[in-house]
Amino acid sequence: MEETIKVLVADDHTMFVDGIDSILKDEKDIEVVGRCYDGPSVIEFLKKESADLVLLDVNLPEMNGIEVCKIVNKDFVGTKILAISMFNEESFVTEILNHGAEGYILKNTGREELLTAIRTVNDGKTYFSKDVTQTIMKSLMKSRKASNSTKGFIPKISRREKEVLKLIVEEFTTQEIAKELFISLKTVESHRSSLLAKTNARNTAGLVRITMENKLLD
Amino acid sequence: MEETIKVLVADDHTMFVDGIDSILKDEKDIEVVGRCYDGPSVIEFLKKESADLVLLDVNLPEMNGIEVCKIVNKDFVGTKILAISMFNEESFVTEILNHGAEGYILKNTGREELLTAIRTVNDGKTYFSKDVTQTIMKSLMKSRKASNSTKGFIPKISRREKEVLKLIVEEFTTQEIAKELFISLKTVESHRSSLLAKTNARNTAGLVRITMENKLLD
DNA sequence: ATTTTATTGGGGGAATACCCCTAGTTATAT
DNA sequence: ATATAACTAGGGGTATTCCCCCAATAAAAT
Repeated sequence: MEETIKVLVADDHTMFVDGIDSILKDEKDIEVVGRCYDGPSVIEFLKKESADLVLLDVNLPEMNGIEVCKIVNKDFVGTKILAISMFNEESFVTEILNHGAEGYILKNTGREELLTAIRTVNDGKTYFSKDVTQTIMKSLMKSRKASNSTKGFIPKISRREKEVLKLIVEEFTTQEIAKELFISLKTVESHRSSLLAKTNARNTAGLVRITMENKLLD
Repeated sequence: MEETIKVLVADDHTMFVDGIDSILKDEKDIEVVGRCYDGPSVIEFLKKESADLVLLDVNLPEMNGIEVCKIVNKDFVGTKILAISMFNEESFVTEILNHGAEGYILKNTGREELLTAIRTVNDGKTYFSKDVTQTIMKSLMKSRKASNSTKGFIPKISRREKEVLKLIVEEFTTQEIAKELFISLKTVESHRSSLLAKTNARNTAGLVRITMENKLLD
């Protein structure tokens, strides 16, 4: 390949974009064709001009990296995605890779590794930082464990149950909940049982803890 | 001031350091004298060479920015601190400012603002990004509200009460707690009342919620 | 030295939560 | 169309929590 790799940099941190810029400008085979500071801008840019590769921050304002990734993969087939993030977090890594990113590197990646990553992904291969590879391995191990062990998994909580649960957490008693929701005391008790069963809690204390830990009310 | 400002850059994200470097190298009055990728290195560097200003990432590995800030202020009086972070989080901002940082800027700060911040802090003044100023204001408002209103304030929970509380959150019943701690059922009930009173909760559900919200068990 | 707080424990009772069972009606999904 | 899940509700009983009252001893703070 004698042509230059056209790179679009998408990150809301100005300094960061400047840093990448200064690294890439010395490379003859790489050309930064644009800079975006939020998700929608990436899409707008690609509608007008083409790019071979998007250096995409996972955490973008307006529209996050995962959303951007989906759209780019659907509407701009020729454009590859190299995800880039501060965080070596399992959830980020797995999600964006499942949505079509070809590589994932961390922001503490050095100059040489960045260049390698860009060239590798542009060649149609995948590239992960060493740390990221480890994270991916870990998450694979976990998902096997989690599917085997019962703990951690919480069945879907219905709309009505969620209403009851919200009031429980707000210190309403069963009687008060019944009045608030215009239903029988027995019905509320019924919902409470279901909640205990679904969360695998022994009592209200556990129910509330699990609710908070798993953010069931969001 | 005709002398150059000697800047030490401390951030574990290589690209970031490169970015800052490339911005500062064009400035005649600013010279990057060192780069550090973790907390202890900053201290080591300052023991050997001097610096006028440390561009210090709040979230550093090994030893975080706040710790570094404390030490620099105590042992290297001539060296100013300009804190720099991804996050415009109240807790970070207030804490590092309370430990002697002269300025706080975000990583989405542009080239011009970075230069202004460095020169301002080097002149012995303080510098905050616009967004950071707002955050500081908000936190001041909050602290007034919190101290005025009764809600939110939780009296100190004793050692024994904390033990009981921990077991409550772990779904132990009063009987089980009594056995676990080798005390009477009545004593546990007594502790439970105190906990409800101190947290101002109506029942166990509220007690657990407040415990989690305020991280009373940490 | 004296007050306050923590820790311990009790009697008795009312309110609440939890458990077992069943069961009709209504959405929702396959 | 026909399961599947959700929402509703009851009877009856036990377990647990929460409330009032009280009080001794030990530790910590003023």
